Amino acid sequence: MKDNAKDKFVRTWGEMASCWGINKTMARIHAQLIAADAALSTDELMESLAISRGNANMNLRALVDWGLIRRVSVGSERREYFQAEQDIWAMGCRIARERKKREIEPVIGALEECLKESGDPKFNRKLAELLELVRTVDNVLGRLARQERSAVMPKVLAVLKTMA
Amino acid sequence: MKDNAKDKFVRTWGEMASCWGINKTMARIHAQLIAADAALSTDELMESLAISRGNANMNLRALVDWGLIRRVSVGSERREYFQAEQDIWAMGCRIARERKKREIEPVIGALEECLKESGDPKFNRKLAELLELVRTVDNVLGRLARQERSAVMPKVLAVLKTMA
DNA sequence: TCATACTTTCAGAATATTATGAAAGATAAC
DNA sequence: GTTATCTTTCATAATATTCTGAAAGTATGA
Repeated sequence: MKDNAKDKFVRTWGEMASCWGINKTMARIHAQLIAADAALSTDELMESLAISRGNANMNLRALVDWGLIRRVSVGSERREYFQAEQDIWAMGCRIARERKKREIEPVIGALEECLKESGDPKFNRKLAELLELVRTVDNVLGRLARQERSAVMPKVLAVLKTMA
Repeated sequence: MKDNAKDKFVRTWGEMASCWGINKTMARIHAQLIAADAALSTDELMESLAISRGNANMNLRALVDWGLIRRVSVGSERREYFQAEQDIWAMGCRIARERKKREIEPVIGALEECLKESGDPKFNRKLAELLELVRTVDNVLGRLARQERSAVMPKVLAVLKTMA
């Protein structure tokens, strides 16, 4: 019997990919690496996920870029291996940080420009409210991203209490 | 001079679409309706965004489905008009609620199944941590989605204080 | 009932995204 | 240097997503 639970996990993570803002194969590689006990090589990933070398390379690079996995050397081998960030909360922080940087910050800049250029007071009010909303999200993500590993959970729990 | 600020806003919102989990045209229609003072008809949107009737219809339906806009009648006219939710924070809550329902909840279910089926203790620990993370996000979104309009901001601000 | 005014559908077209794999580029050991 | 091993690139292919527009559907009222 193959390890169905891990396979199902890889599939699930792949389907949830769009939610994290990454593509499906990238998420499947990530999942495979999270589930693995040891670091895996490109060839191992190519085989287990049935993807081409180019595809594997591209997505591994993107994952490294996001800070979700890292390259590791194994012994004296020439080959590169990859390992997922093992601390799940740190992973969450990474995702928060990247999405803030890639998606939220540019929008704030653009909305600020709109606000500067618009002369219509009604529209300005709407823009200002939108900006407030987006800035708040930005702020929350920014603070999350800066947290130390163990500090996150208690704070989030405290927050939840205040929200009945 | 055309209203450049509004046009820029429509473009910006369209580009940020993937971040909200909706498609570009859907976001542009949404932006147009946010920026508009009055409700707009399908034909007005088709013209100003240069899109086909089918496309407009499809995306308007999706926006209604998300609860981001609603159909309104204007006077005794036969034609339907559309209007964006005017309260920006309510809009944010809607988005939170829909994404929770569409994306987070199914993942929680799937991860729970993985956990049930897996016999590997190491993997189980990782799954449990992931579940905790995803459930926390779910929890936060759920509470946000249930808030009354004016109640959201103070609470979020209070939260931010606790996070230094 | 028919004509009118509008909405919805959906097969096919257009576009955008992702994947392939062979070739070129590295790097290390000899 | 040369060979062997591994990585990266990129033109092309495959796939997935989104859009179009004409035809079919629906409601209204004369």
